[in-house]
Amino acid sequence: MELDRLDRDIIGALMEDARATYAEIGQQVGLSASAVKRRVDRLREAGTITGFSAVVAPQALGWTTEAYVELFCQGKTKPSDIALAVARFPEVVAAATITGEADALLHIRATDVGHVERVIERIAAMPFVVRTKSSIVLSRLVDTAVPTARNGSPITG
Amino acid sequence: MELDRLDRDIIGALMEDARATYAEIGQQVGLSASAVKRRVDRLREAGTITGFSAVVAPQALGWTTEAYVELFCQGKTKPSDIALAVARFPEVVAAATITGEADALLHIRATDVGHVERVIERIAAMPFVVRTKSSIVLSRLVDTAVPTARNGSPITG
DNA sequence: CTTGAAAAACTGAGTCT
DNA sequence: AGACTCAGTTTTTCAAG
Repeated sequence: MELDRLDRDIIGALMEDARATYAEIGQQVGLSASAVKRRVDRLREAGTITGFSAVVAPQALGWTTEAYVELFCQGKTKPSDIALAVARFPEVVAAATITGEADALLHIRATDVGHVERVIERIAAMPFVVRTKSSIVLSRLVDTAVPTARNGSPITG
Repeated sequence: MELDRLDRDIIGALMEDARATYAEIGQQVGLSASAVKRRVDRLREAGTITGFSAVVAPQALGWTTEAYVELFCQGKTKPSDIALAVARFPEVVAAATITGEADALLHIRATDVGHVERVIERIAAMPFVVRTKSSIVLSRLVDTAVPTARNGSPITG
């Protein structure tokens, strides 16, 4: 899908405040409320905008501890096997297969270090997992979803 | 801040659709629109809800490549030094100090592998960085912000 | 893309439990 | 204290230009 400057500005505005009115967004980008709504509808339809979400402080909900866990798997383990297995843990908030020694990297949120430990134990017990290597997060330095919010477009036309 | 079941339900509803009307949320949780608004205002005031954001597909904006980079720093490097340094790169979407061999872990989003490489080069060139260890993401398996959306409360009262 | 009007939603004040 | 009702105002959401 093609995005022009207006689309990018609208997306930027909605990333900063997803509950802004169409009129407000229109003022920021120089469009009428109706025109903004039509573009937002189109962006949602096209899948560029997946949805709108409240941004909550995980600590406020009790998720005070984070960890990253490298997963070393048996030779013929498929990414889809890993995906299915780790998706069952609500504590696994992100997972990806990666290059390098490890096969996958998991991002875990838990209530405390003991909780992290129990989750890792259960993950390590899965049949295709050979071993794990965990790092507990000491302090979070940066946390954004997508660069756009700060930087505009990656393709600096 | 104390959160009761109603607050948690409202947060859940807003995480699923941050543009839902107060009346809609009220129907889901069994409250009037006004009562919902008052609680949402309170949750925002308390900092439990930080804001509302559009969820965009990074690929649609051109950020098609991800990498994780472990940072090994000089002995007396402070977390705040790392934070300041990496915050200048829009490509660094997450960063944390961690336990283990590495001092910090960065999550990078870029337009392509070449872009990742250039960013890592610039990060590696920073004075306090001794060496880096990068993993390119092959495929993303799981990606959520906070467990709550799927699991309810971490403290199963 | 804009305008304009009808329908829906927001939001504050007052009232009740 | 917290939730409900009600009414004025704003916003959304169409159609037509």
